[in-house]
Amino acid sequence: MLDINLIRNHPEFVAGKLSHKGFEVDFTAFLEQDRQRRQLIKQTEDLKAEKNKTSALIPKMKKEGTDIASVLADMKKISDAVREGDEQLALLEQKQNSFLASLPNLPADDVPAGGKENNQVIKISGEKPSFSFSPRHHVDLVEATGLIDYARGAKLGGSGFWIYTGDGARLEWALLNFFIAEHLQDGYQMLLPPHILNYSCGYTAGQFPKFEEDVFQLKRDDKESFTHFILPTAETALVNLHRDEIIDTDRLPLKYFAFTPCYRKEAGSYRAEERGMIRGHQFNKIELFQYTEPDHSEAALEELVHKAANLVEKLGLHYRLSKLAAGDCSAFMRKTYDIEVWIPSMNDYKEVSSASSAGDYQARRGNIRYRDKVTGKPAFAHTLNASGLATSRIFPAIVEQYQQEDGSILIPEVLQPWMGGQRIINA
RNA sequence: GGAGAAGUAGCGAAGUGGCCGUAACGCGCCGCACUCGAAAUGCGGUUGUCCAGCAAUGGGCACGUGGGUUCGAAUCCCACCUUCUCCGCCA
Repeated sequence: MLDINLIRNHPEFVAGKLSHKGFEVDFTAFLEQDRQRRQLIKQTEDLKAEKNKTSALIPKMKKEGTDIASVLADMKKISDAVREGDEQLALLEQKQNSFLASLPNLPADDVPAGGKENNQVIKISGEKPSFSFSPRHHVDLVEATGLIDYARGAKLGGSGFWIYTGDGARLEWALLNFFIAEHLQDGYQMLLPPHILNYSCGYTAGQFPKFEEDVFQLKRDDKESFTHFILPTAETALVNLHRDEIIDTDRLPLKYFAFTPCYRKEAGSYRAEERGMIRGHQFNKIELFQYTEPDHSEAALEELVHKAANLVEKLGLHYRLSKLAAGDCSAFMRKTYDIEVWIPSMNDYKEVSSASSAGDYQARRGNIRYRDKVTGKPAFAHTLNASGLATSRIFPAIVEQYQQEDGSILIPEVLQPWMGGQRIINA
């Protein structure tokens, strides 16, 4: 949610920033309606003030034995007028809110305008592995070594699901353990949230109402619309932790991380070159999250990016770090860095972590505040998130980048302690 | 799944149709006084949001949420949410 005052005072500025995301909007009609709405508020509130004044007099008049029949009749009229005004206002407000809720976040000043093609590569870490043999696709490798059972995964859940088996399950678990240990060491608090969330959670995160179709919806009994959904990322849970709260400023920044599977419908987005586990309906992810004061969010984003990149680096994987152009950021983010790991078989980099600052956009939607130390007044906090990390692309990257000529796979050193010292997955 | 109880400020809690929502009382917190200092005590302060206004200020709204009854609702009625207790079932 954007600050309505910013739109009132600088509509061209806001429209300009939004156009950097490829979102064209004209605020003229909106602002006119806003003026009308406020005028109506004034009118209705004046009526209410009159009503309150008279209402206070009635018991006194009663006591004095004054005939109040005419007063009561007047009150009835005022009440009706108030009700009519309130009804109109509710309608206007609903219209206004759904318009405001549909606006994306403004990109930060240092975010380049335009789409994907304007993403800026900031850093490339390591080098593309070169093989003295012809490297195999991770799907071939994991099936040959029995790490993943795609066929039975599809039997159980359908296409887009797989089963980690044997060393594959252990490798997956080792990754998660490695991430968790790192985040604990950095002072982040670990959470295991519910995987089923109510509608408000999706709204606060910015996913609803626009992306309702992307999640698995749960209908309750005979209800027509869905009230709950299965979370598409732990971010959706984490951003709602402090919804409708005023956070004790001394506790900021709040640093959390959570492990959850992520459940996504991703309807129609499956592509042939993404066979395997690049894009599934369920994947595991550790999500990092911070609540900060506005002054500290820039530094917090850098910290999150650094943490995520550090994990990939410690795994010894070749990756690149990019700052996304405005149009490639999520609608509700003001700035996003992507960490993409090299997948040899795809001859491409695939996202393993997206580190973003939402600024106060999510905080406005979820009414997440802290008390400003200078003014003593509540103010909107900033929220930031980063994957740390999603395993579904790290896993294939490890398998492909660490594959040996005989089809065996070396286990990255940092994971070995989490696999009982095992160093290699044999062909 | 069944039965019952409850939701009021940071916390506890009073209020059962108008004299009660900057909401009694208690705790906490902040300031001041007393003190060498502290404790104790005393005095004062301590919700959020919206509208108008440069401001001072004035006004509206909020007693879990949403409706309803009424001139008037924390209070009466309906639905929903959450929590607790008991019973049943259960990993």
